[in-house]
Amino acid sequence: MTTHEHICVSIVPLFNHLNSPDQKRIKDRVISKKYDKGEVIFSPDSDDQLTIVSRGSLKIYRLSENGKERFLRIAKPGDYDGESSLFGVTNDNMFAEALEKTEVCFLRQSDFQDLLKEYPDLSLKLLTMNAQKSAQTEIQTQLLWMEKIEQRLAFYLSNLSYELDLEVFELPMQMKDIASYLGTSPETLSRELKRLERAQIITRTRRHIQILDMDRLEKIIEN
Amino acid sequence: MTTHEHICVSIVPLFNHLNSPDQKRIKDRVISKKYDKGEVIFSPDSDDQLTIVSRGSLKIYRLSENGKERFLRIAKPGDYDGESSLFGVTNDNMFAEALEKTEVCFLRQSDFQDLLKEYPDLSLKLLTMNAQKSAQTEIQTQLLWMEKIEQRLAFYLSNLSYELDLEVFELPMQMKDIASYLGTSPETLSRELKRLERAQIITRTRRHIQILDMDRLEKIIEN
DNA sequence: CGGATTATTGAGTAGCCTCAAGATACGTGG
DNA sequence: CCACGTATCTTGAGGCTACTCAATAATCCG
Repeated sequence: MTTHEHICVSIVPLFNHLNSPDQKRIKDRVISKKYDKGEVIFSPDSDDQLTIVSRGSLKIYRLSENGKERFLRIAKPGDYDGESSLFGVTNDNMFAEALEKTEVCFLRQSDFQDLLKEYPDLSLKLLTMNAQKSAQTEIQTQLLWMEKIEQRLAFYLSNLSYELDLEVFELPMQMKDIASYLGTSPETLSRELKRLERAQIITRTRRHIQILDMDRLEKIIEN
Repeated sequence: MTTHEHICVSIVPLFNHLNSPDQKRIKDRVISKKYDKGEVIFSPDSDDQLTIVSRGSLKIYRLSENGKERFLRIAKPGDYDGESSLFGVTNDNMFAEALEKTEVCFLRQSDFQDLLKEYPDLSLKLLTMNAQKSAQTEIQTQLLWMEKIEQRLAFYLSNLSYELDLEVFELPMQMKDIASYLGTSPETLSRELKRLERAQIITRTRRHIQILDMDRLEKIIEN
């Protein structure tokens, strides 16, 4: 079954700007694998390789010193990870787990290095994508700098609304994962959401959120 | 005075691997400036440009929502910043300030873009340096995930010691900056240091630190 | 040497975590 | 498709960490 490898290379922003013969050369070096929900795609023990999501989604997280799961982000089709190990940075303690049936492509470190030399444009593309990725990381770091959980939640909701360009939306993950992402406990998250509801800043039914008063929500961010 | 521009390009890891004629071409596009202690080198209002430190040092920081200064890192000769704006990521709220008499080189965004196309090796070098830089960011993010300040401090000291390969060293910045870097207040930092001293894990005289018991220090990190 | 910044120490308080128990939702198999 | 078991979410109570404010001590720097 080489068809999956084809899909992978042609789908992914990192490669899809190349012409067909060039894509073909890359396909030859790529390995495609399928995972079921809950399976671990990579861990610190895994070999260093570039991991690209072609279908489904991954949860990327770390385990903190005391063993707690620290949610980092969700990787969707086209997203990748593991490129930093190419450049001498060890993947200290990153984990990836399938959130659903997911298809992933792997590219060996050395193969990837060869490709970068062969296709200089690839470097530029990678630089661009890295910049975007670190902008994402940036947002999470900004979250952590906020000492009050109320602020973090307001920032998170405001960001979601901005990205989706909607004032009504569904939370993209479970409360416990959002809590982990915000660096807090599910209990506190639950309470803070209640507080925003009581203050008539949002309404919520399960994961369904409506922002009633964006102005006040953004005032909370500024403390 | 074009001599400074020469120094800048030949000193900096990003360019110093190029041969002389190539370096010459870059020199022509580079602008060098000197700053005194306390002067602001760039702010969110500045034009997007690559900023390279050739002499002295910069303090890179953000202002948080509530107006507090959030220390990010010190940039030493050879370090650079502002490359992400090249790739569509806006430099939302980064500031740089000279910590001493400092010399800095600027390279316009468009010029840099041209250079990257002319010298593909530059992209690879930049990818490598970016990876190192994000490893640094990584360490700070790891810090912020630790909820106890005691843990953060232990991690910070342990890291310093590891990087310097010494158990006796000088803290590289003022207490207030360390506090900001660790995401805490100077008061708490002072108290936590005292605590480590009383527990005979470290000794301290001013900025001079000696680690007495690395084992216990690292146990603190794990909570 | 003297003014200004930075560091320490103390006291009081607010926010958030933990633990525990109950309620709700999810998903799996009969 | 419904029922049951399990995981997730909510709500409450209590305790502790680290923040703020304030005052003194120590340092830096011209």
